Amino acid sequence: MEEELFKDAKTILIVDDEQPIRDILVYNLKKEGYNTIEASDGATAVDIALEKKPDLILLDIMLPKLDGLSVCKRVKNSLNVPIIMLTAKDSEIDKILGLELGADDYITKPFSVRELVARVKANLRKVEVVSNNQTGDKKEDKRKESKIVVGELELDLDKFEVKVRGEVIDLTLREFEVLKFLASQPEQVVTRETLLEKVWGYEYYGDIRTVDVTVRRIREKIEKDTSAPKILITKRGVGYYIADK
Amino acid sequence: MEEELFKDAKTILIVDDEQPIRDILVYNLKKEGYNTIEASDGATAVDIALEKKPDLILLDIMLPKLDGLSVCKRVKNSLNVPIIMLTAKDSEIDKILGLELGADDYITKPFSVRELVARVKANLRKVEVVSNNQTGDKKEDKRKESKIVVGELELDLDKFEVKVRGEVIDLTLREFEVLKFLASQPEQVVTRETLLEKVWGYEYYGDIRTVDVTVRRIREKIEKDTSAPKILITKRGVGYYIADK
DNA sequence: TTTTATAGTTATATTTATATCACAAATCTT
DNA sequence: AAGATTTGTGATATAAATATAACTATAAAA
Repeated sequence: MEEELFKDAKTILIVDDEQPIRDILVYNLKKEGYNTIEASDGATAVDIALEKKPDLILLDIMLPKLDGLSVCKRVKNSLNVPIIMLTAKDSEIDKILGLELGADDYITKPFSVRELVARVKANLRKVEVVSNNQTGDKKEDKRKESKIVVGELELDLDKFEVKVRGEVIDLTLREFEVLKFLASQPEQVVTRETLLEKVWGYEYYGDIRTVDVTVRRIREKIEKDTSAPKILITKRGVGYYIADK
Repeated sequence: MEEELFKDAKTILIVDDEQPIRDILVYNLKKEGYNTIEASDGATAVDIALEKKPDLILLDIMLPKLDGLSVCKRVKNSLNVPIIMLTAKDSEIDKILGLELGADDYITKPFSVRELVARVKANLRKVEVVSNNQTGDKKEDKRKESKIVVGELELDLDKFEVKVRGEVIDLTLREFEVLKFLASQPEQVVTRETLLEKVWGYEYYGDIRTVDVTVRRIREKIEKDTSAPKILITKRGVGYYIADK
């Protein structure tokens, strides 16, 4: 890989388990004049990062061996390198922001190459600026709403806990995420496709009926009468929504 | 989500010399609501692409007359259309990326149909994102008009809900779409043919009187006196329209 | 390891929407 | 007014969408 490292070019470490994605990133970043190194799993990524000390890291969250969040934490622990997280699901964004990982930026898939390159440049620039003026960059307020209350529903996003009519209900993670997505925009009808993309992730190629089944399981837990749902409602021909009252 | 508002379907050009493969692709993409055109050799593919300007191209590498790589290059030269390369061998991947073809994505055979469809969607979406950002990278500019108000009618496009004189009316999806189409251009008389094309879809071969029946069912729900409609009016010999009042 | 929980898939049942048709009513033409 | 044309209406068969149940694979826990 050492064959054509440009002299002054910045080096970017690309971490993703999917070869096509890596290829596209490599191709486009090279075209922009950057050097690239690749890793396809989390453990390797940490090793390479510590050894090669890249100028920036593009880091997918879903990784074999060691997930992106852990990689981020470990690397940030010993290196001061900008990290841009790549994520396919909305629910992962919360993790990036919620846990204090120190990730500098994130970008959701599918991303346009143009946008990604722009972010890379911006983050590299930030480093230069910071190293020039040591004024501790003001931390952005990443406090997010930690509770959602809609009608008889009450979601505690920190505790991953749901209450219906005051009573604690035990949902699985997947069920919780679906309910959360719907409850965060009550009365808004959401298609199965949107749910698949936002909750399961755009890289998920599963059956769309999976959504129905998950909805049914949620209903069994939160509705009094499953055959006449009052909270999680079907909009026939479109999708599902949470009733406001 | 926006997947099939008024069915202005995207067109996909499928280029492969093997008929069975084309058939499978056509069948599945049609099922997803896309239009398809086919080409079985490279030279034809270029011609068709330039003439029909498809929204996306699925392009096999191994082709008679003109190979996929050359097709890609030529098309990209004059059109800004996403191209997904289909390849049977890993070794071909290098070619796709190595040459400056500008292919957007590739997928190796044998591929799952689900995955391919998902890739198609993702790549089409990417285009939309980019063309939205073309302006000035406005954040949530996609806030579309979510309400239509005409006279006593009130359509909430997010909730798929209709109110008449303040009261919520329960419409089926088909009824809602007809009403929405009419209400989005009040006082404008719309022919049955136009409604069939825009709401039912241009590929619909059904009876034109179907429109009448749907209109009638809408009237039953929104008009005080069905025999003297005040909202959804018939223009005899032409079609229907929504009175502005 | 065995056991248990979770999630995805598939097949079938059930519910709901809607296209079509036949005829009635209204409107237009001459 | 008679006939022709267009639109309205009710019934019904069919198609489509959704719910449900059962099964399977996989991951997590014990």
